[in-house]
Amino acid sequence: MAENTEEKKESINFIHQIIEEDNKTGKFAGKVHTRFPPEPNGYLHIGHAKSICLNFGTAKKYNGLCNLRFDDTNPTKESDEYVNSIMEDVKWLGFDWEDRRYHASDYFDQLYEYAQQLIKKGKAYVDSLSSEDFAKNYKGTPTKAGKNSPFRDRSVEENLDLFDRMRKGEFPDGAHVVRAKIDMAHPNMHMRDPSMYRIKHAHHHRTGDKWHIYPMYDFAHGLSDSIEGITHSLCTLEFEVHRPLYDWFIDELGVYHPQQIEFARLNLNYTVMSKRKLLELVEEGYVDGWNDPRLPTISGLRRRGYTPSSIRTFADRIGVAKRDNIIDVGLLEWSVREDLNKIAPRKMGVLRPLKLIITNYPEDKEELMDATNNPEDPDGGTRKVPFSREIYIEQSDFMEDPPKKFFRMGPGREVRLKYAYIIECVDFKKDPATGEILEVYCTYDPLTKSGEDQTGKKVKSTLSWVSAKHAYRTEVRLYDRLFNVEDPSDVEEGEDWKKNINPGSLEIIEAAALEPSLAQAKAGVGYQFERQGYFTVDTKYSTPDKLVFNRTVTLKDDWAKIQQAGN
RNA sequence: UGACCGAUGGUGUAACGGUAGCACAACAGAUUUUGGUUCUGUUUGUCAAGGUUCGAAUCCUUGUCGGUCAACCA
Repeated sequence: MAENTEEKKESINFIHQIIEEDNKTGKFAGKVHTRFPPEPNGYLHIGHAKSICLNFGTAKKYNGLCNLRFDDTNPTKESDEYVNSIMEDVKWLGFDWEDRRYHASDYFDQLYEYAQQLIKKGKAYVDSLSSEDFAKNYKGTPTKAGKNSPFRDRSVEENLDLFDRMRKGEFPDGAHVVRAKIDMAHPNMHMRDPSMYRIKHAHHHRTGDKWHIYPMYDFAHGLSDSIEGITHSLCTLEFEVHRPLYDWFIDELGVYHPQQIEFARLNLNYTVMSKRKLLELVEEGYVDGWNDPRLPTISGLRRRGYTPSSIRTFADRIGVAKRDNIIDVGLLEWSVREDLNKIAPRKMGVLRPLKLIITNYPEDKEELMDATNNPEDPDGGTRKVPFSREIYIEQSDFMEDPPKKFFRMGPGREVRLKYAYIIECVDFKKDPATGEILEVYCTYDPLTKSGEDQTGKKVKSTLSWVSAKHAYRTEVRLYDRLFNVEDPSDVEEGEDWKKNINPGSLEIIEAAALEPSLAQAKAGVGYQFERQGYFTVDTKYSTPDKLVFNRTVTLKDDWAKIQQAGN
């Protein structure tokens, strides 16, 4: 056998390389078990989608499992609302955690025991310094060593007693904290006696009022991975400096040791991704809720018309590495076009209608034209579209004085109406005051009917159209990027990043003219309005008698590029 | 003046000491009853300086630039 029969070796990311190496050496006995560990304190965004695809995708690729685990260690910020939205989003993206939905709060008893063990070992202590005092006078700075808390050498008995009374709720918030006893001079700030438990008299959305103390993320997270038997804990770069701490807890406790691997988080231009900024946009009303179609949230992308498949493709294309990156939002748009092009039913829709009257077409005549549902799908079939004397075309498809490169309609020009006839422009009506074109008059050539044309006539352009009297007049919403600049957060000291918001990011068209069949459009389906873009039924503002359409993304537009180049 | 991480075309991402490849973008052309799709072609890159080697994007040294870290947040 020739071994070099074009066996293209698949290029794999550095995490999969590590996994394959581990599988070779038997480090985890060939097992791969990952997890997606969100905090239920906000909605998921496209950056989370990268992590979800990585974790679930990796498990699938290596015949392993992936858990969904909520890191719910801060009851004052977390809620079931977020738990539910996160589950909905993960499911919608196409992933399944089966029966492995866990919560860090499931492990609170175990974690409490672990903390007791560390205290008994002399590796943890109860500190009674206030957080401000500790930060200001003991923690030190990255370039300056810290110093020991005066409570650092409390006896094991006293520590255990205090910890127990913390648990029982005997102290007010902030009175004490449990710290790991590591090294106040450590060059890694996270190793300078980090806190493990704090007092919080707060109701937890799952454990109720059972606890008056809650573990810190840094204490809970790595140990939760350990408890779940995670082999490869994939997380973002900023946790790299936390890894020595997670390892310290695990090694001091002598428990199972997962391997943490850090990768660079996703950054997208022309948008913001931080939970804080997203929250600000939502709460201050700059956008229409967490699922505003302009937001990079999963729910926003869903409402906008993005498909799960397109987001998975996107995650695949951007890759996984350790260097900082800013992905061009154009790649996300490419991903959804690529998907929708293959599956979206074609329709005709005129966004900004301009009436066109075919003067030699009988007043009361109507024809049903055969239209292809999807040229990319041989089995897609055809449909009938009504045609009549008065139709709408796109305003931008007519120019009174067209330049040479403009192929569409103009005085004296001939174009084809898709699925119908070749027409010639004989006249037009203009508002003398505004210069606005009001109506266009044409004649048609009956011998050029689509599918029956024997004339051999050639035209440079084909226009989409909608019969005026049959049109489904309804609302269409056009979206543009939410920000005018690539990096909205990059503002001068004291300036508000929200000044970069694009005031034209939402354009509402009250009465577009759509092909009548669109009145029966179904939610969740992406339609292509030919020569315009992909549109989907909005799930928030549509009513049975008035559907509202969202534009997911425009089609690629070479003419727009030519126009721009001309300016 | 601390610790850790990173640096490959415009943007991402491969190449694991042996011809710098792929995707997106851009540009040119072909096809097209969507200025869409598809197809063909083209342009553009190893942060810098030394060193090791027959041979360096890859190994070593130094430098430069960028990121992360000082919550009783995650």
